Order: sequence, then structure tokens, then C-alpha cells
Amino acid sequence: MTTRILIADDHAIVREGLRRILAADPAFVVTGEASDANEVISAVRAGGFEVLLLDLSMPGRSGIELVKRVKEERPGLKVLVLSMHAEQQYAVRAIRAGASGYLTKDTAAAALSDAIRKIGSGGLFITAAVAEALALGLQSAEQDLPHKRLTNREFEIFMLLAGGESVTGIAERLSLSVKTASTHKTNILEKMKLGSIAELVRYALEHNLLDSLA
Amino acid sequence: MTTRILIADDHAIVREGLRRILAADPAFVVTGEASDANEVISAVRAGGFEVLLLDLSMPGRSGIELVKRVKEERPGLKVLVLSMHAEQQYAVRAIRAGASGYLTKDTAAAALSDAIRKIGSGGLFITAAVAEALALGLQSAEQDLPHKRLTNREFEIFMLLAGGESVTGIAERLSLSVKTASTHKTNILEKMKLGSIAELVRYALEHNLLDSLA
DNA sequence: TTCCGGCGTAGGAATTGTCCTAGGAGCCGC
DNA sequence: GCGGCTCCTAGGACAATTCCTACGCCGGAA
Repeated sequence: MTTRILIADDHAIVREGLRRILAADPAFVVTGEASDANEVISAVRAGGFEVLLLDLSMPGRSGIELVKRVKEERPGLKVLVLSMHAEQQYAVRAIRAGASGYLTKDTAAAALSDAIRKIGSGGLFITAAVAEALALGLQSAEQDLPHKRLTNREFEIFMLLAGGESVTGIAERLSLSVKTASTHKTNILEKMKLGSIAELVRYALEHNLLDSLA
Repeated sequence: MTTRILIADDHAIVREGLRRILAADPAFVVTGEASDANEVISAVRAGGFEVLLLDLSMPGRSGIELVKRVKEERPGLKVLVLSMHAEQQYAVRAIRAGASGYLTKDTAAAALSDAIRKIGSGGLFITAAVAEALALGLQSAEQDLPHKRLTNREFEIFMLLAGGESVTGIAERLSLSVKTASTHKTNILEKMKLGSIAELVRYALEHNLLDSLA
């Protein structure tokens, strides 16, 4: 019994490489390719495959959103996310969005076949670290977007940080101790699972929270 | 007559994919792989291949510098740079550093063979747009956008900052003093007239310099 | 009512980053 | 081949930020 696979990656060379890796295993057959989010959605609607091999560094829609849309469209379809990024937060988000597995591109080619085989039979394919992060996060069970879990004060400071204010500047504007502003900043990054101001800014831009700024 | 090739890419899956693509052409034989800069240098010293297929997917990291080091080590070796980034500035920098060609990963697999064949016989493989940018030369092209005025070192650090690295992290990665990394950061912000890391990140996103980050 | 937990607030100690300054290397023009 | 230039590098003193800890407040639960 063969597993039919759709490869989604915006780089032709990577698609071709993946195709050839998968071709080596007779249990797999690649039935199509997609090079951007729209093609993925079209292909999902058309059907004809059991596993979607999805590269998360695709342009346009943020990758996670795409996973969600795919699962809304066809909940039964298995999605294996392939990413450049080892960061757990992406993995966790991808799994929460409905992906069945998360692989980084620095894993061995053999692991790719294993992963597809595993999720094809209904399992999850994730690393121990991701599993743990998921377990820890599950009890809080935030369904909403991370930034909605911030308190009012935190959100206020979040916006100032995204706008480029330093902790000192924030403390002055809000008549707070620098320590307080810094504490909020730390809590915000922790709560939103972000590792730096750079990531915070990306988050804000991706969620259109900065429209008021030039 | 076969062309011997070394594949350098930090992602095992991508290496495997490239290997299989090249395997389809009898004129090529892949004689080795390297997964980081040190392995590349070691392999170059050891020799045994005519073409180095080098992935620059992490532009900030050791990209352009690595090309230079390779060419210092063995000037006769042909280097074909493979990148995630369509941005011309990477291509121009790579060519100036001594690369014989520049391909993005969204080009077709067939183009890869063409490119290797072409540079193997001593030619250059670049797109018309890159050729034009090169021809226009140092002056005009670099007055253009603020980020093009950055030096190679500054641009490298710019990308790391945009990616969320701290000055300390950058200093460690590049084996620099924290003071040096901080000096570069200050100079970058000054040169680009940016007031904070948040603005730097927005700049990078607006100019599509961060496509590889999700 | 009393207790609990989250929120907003900081202090002191420790870490991290900046500012000012400067030296060596390489390159270009004359 | 000698200034003069930019680039990359960093030291010392200082400033900003974080880390760990904690305390009062308030609203909901027991």
C-alpha cells in the first residue's frame, strides 16, 4: 500500500531533491507539488494524496496559518512540517495548528521516510523536546493568539517595545521604575514564547498590530 | 570527462536532495559533503573536486567570508553559490568574493546542471539582473538603499541582529569581543538612520531580507 | 470571612551593552 | 611609497538591562 504525498516548498531545487529522496522508497509516491500557499490550498481541495510535506519557510501567509487552513479544509489530511528552524516554538505552534509532525532540514534523509511512515499510520512525529514543550503548554491550553493572553499593562508595553522604545524609555513614559518595565518585558517574552525583541517585532507585524506606526 | 563536486549545506536533507539531483547526470560525481564552514575548509585543503556547490542559506553566518577563504586556499576551484535569497546584493557580493555563479533555490533543477557545466568550463553563471548590477558597478548600486552601504561585516551582523541575536550572541558566533559586536551594531544603526532594533527588524522585513525566517 | 492567585510594582546584585577612544591592516590616489 | 582613507578590531569607564526576589492590592473561591 503506497502513501501518496504532495510536496510543498517554494524552491524548485528543494522540491526536486525531496522528490528524489522519496522516490527511493517504493512505499511512497509523489503525486504533486506546490510552490506557494495558494497552490497548496488548491491542491488540498483537489485531493489525491494522504500526506502533505510542507516547508514552513514559504513566502506569503505565515506557515502556521497555512497549516490551519489546510486542516480546516481537510481535517483528515496528515501534514508533515519541514522547517529550517530548530526553534521549539515553531514546532509547538505547528503541532497545535494541526500538523502531525515537525522535522528540521538538518535531520537525515532517512528520518524523513520514517516520519512519513509514522504519520501516515496516524501517529505523531516529534522530538522529545517538542513533546515536552507541548505537554507543559497543554495545561494552560491557550486557544487564543498569544498576544491576547497578555494583561492590559503588558499589552501596552508590548506595543511600545514593538514600536522601538527601550525599557528605559518605557519606564519614563509610564512613570515606572526601569526594573518594572524590564520585568514586564521579560514576562511578555516568556508568555509569548519569544526569544528577542526582533521576534516580538515580527510577531507584531505578522498580526497587524502596528498599523498605526509608519 | 566527469566533473567532481563537493556539496556544502548545513541541512542533511538538502544535501541528500542535491546529491540525487546531480546523480541523474553522468557527467557529475559527488565526491563529498560538508555541513559547516570548517568542514568546507578541510575538504578544500584535501582537494579532489573541481566544483564546490555552496549553500549560503544563512546569509549572516559565514557566507561571503567563506567564499573568500575558499578562493584564497585554492583560487582555481570553482564555487557555485546556492542561496535562498533572490536579492541581488547577495549575488553581487558572492561574485565579488570570487564565486563563479549564483543560483537561488527556486530555480529549476535543470538549471543546476547547466550552471555546473558552465562554470566547470571556466565561465560565469549569473542572471542578467546580477550581471547588470555588477556592470553598474560599485558606486551607483551602493548609493541606492541604505543597507547596501553596509560593509560585508556590518551586513553580516545586521542579519544576525534582525534574526534576534544579542550582541553577546553575535560576539560568540563570530569570535569577536562584545565591544566589537556592539560597535558594529552602533555603526549599523547610525549608517542606516535607525533608532532601535525594532526599526531594524522592520526594515529587514520590508526589504525582504528575512525570507528564510518564518 | 479568609485564603489564594494573578497583577503591578521595585530593590539589590549581576550581567549585558554603549560610548569614547584608538590602533593596525589594507587600499587608493598621487 | 606616502599620506589618507575605510574597515575591523577592542579596552576602560559607564549606562542600561536583566535576574531573583518580594510585597501590597484586589477579586474570586472556599
